[in-house]
Amino acid sequence: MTAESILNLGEITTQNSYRCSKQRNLILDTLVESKKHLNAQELYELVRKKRPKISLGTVYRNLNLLQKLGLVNTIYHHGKKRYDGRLETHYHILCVNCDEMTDLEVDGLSDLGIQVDPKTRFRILENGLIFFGICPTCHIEL
Amino acid sequence: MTAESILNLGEITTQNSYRCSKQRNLILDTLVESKKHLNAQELYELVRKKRPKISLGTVYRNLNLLQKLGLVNTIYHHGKKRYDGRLETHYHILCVNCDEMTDLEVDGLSDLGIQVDPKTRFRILENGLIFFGICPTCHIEL
DNA sequence: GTCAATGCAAATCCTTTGCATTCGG
DNA sequence: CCGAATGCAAAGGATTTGCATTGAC
Repeated sequence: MTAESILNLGEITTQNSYRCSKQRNLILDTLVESKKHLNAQELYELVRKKRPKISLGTVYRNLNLLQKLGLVNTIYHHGKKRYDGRLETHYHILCVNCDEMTDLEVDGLSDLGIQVDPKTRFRILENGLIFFGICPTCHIEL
Repeated sequence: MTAESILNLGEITTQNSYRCSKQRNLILDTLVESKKHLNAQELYELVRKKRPKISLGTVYRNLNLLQKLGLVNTIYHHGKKRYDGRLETHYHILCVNCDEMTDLEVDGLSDLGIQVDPKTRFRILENGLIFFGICPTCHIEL
């Protein structure tokens, strides 16, 4: 998995005349492997364990570039950016109790655009859908 | 409509032992009448036309309170807060060309929670759905 | 060698907050 | 009158940016 993403990043950066720096590589790898929705600060703290001299600015700059290259997705959590290294279409749920954001696997929502399209004169490109609810863990605790 | 919202605000603030100040009133009224999704700065500039001494801090403080009282909704636009004085359930579309956010009237989406619920162990409370597309005006221009 | 990327710190943008004063009920 | 709300300015948090130096190709 690590090797894959390194390969992937190398190709894509070269194609776009960017470079595949150690930092950029590490940032992407760490995000993907975390399987979480980290903000820049959290990712910075993880990455720093392997490369203590890295700066927060570098993390921000790289996340912006990786987003532009389509290698990570940005999601907002209370108006703050978080990053998602998972690229397949999926949705998120925010637990209103513990505030954790989790991936949600749902079929049959990919035609949302189709549902909407005929009713408006908008050309729908994609949708951002976030659910608010109570996660299984908090169910039990409440 | 103005009278309505004043009445409404008066009742609700009293019930919650808040007060119905001239500023609070004006802020709510101006937002509702604009029928737009304004950010605090934009609303501040509108409100200042009628009450030049009002401060931006007051606009922020009141928007937060009005949100808590359920009289306005907060929506995020590129991670920044915008406020919506329309309270009925509706969705928004963000035009990726002109960046305008517009209300979207769609039936048959209110059962989104029901679609999702059986597939997960989450208890869905509500959803935040935003569409990204191209608005009729930009269609023509492109 | 060239130009992109880094580390660092300062700057920016949006939003919140502290405080003395004013106003609503 | 009492406590909530205001205006003002300063502070706060997240993100971006300028610049000299380093590193990738």
